[in-house]
Amino acid sequence: MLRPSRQPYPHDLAPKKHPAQPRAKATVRAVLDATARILARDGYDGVTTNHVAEAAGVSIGSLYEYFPNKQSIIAAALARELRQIADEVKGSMRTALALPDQPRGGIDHWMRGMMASLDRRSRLLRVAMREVPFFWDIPEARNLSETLQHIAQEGRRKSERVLHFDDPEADTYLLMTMCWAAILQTVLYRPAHLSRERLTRTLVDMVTKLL
Amino acid sequence: MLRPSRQPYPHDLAPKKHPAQPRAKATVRAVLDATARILARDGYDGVTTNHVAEAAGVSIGSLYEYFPNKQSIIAAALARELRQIADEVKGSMRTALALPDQPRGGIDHWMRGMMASLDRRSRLLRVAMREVPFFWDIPEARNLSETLQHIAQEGRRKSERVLHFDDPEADTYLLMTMCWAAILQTVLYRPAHLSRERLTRTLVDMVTKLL
DNA sequence: ACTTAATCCGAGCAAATGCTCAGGTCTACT
DNA sequence: AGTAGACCTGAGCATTTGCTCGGATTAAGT
Repeated sequence: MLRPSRQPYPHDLAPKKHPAQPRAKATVRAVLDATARILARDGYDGVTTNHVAEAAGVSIGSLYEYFPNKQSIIAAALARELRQIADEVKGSMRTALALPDQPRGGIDHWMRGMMASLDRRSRLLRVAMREVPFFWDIPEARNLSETLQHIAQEGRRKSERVLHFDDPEADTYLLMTMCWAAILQTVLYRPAHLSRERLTRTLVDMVTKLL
Repeated sequence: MLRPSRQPYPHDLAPKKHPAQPRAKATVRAVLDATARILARDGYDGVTTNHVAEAAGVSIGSLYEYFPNKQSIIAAALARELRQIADEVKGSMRTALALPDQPRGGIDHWMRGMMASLDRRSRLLRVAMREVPFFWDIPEARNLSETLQHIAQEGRRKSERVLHFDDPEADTYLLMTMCWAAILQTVLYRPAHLSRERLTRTLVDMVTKLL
């Protein structure tokens, strides 16, 4: 495989040029769609530029009109998906806070919202997090973690609940991390022993008990 | 890059031949050492067979005397490390159960043991879990998860504690998963906000409170 | 109509990399 | 000493793949 440099990962993940005309926008969209599809189906090494171009129905030359290299194509495809997840998670937090039966009902609603959002993209996310070497260099990936933290902190303040330990901020961070990790674990890696429903209920129980 | 088949990942991760003579054992050891070193330093794509052979001080031909392909070399190197981690974690569980001040003291000791074991290999593990596509096809990787579960279940029984929810088995699984995930998160991905010590204490607090 | 820029095309180059193979060297055993 | 087999060597093949580049085509502006 041709590597552009000796550096392990390129920091050149940004697109190259903005598509101006509608024709060009359609091209870029087709490329990102194809990339996401191939990535989910064939894994990281299954993504070759020629293959992507063919699947998108455009020529190789067109890819490199808008992206400086292969990594930036994959990064753009993932970034788009991650932005959607962040929006969906924010949305379910908003409705969760408006619910009666706080905090239990809110937590329940939010958990299910997050799981649904991840579940819809489980194959893609699994590959992204397990195989894409520069995944955490994608700004949207870092953002998602931060966003989750912000939402959690905000939720804690609004619901006027505190964990029963020392530092509410650190406790919330940790609890959020743990919940997120548990959800990822079950949604992405599908353990045989534990059903989705059972996980959700237990998780809600735990968090409620700790609040 | 030459891929042996269209299948996403090879199940051909097993070594090919056992080294019989001491000279050969040294060769294999040198190969595994070099592989782990390069993997940790340069990432998955930095591992090339020629490079590994050179770094190990043996010729390419010798690699393929004992391993059928590149993946099996990486798998063997990681398997060796994972076996050590499993042993260390088991060890710290044994001493943890012998401690006074249960369950708090035991949990504290065990947590610290796990973190130390992971910390010693953090770079390698980070690459392994983030980039190696067949990581979870390595039997030792699956085993480690199972081992953790077994140890946790055993610890729960021995300490005669139960979580306060429905099904002790599922609750323990979930709690173990969450703790493990939180530890991995902090050891491997080094969040700036939260110190190692603070995480450990809070984690022990939480688990103690839930028991 | 003319110009300029945006967009698209795709054959093919340059480089990397997994792995083979024909033959050499060392060890164990009779 | 002789032999079988374990072990090692490394030049080079076969293949893959990221990406360039010269030029065609289409759209926008005047």
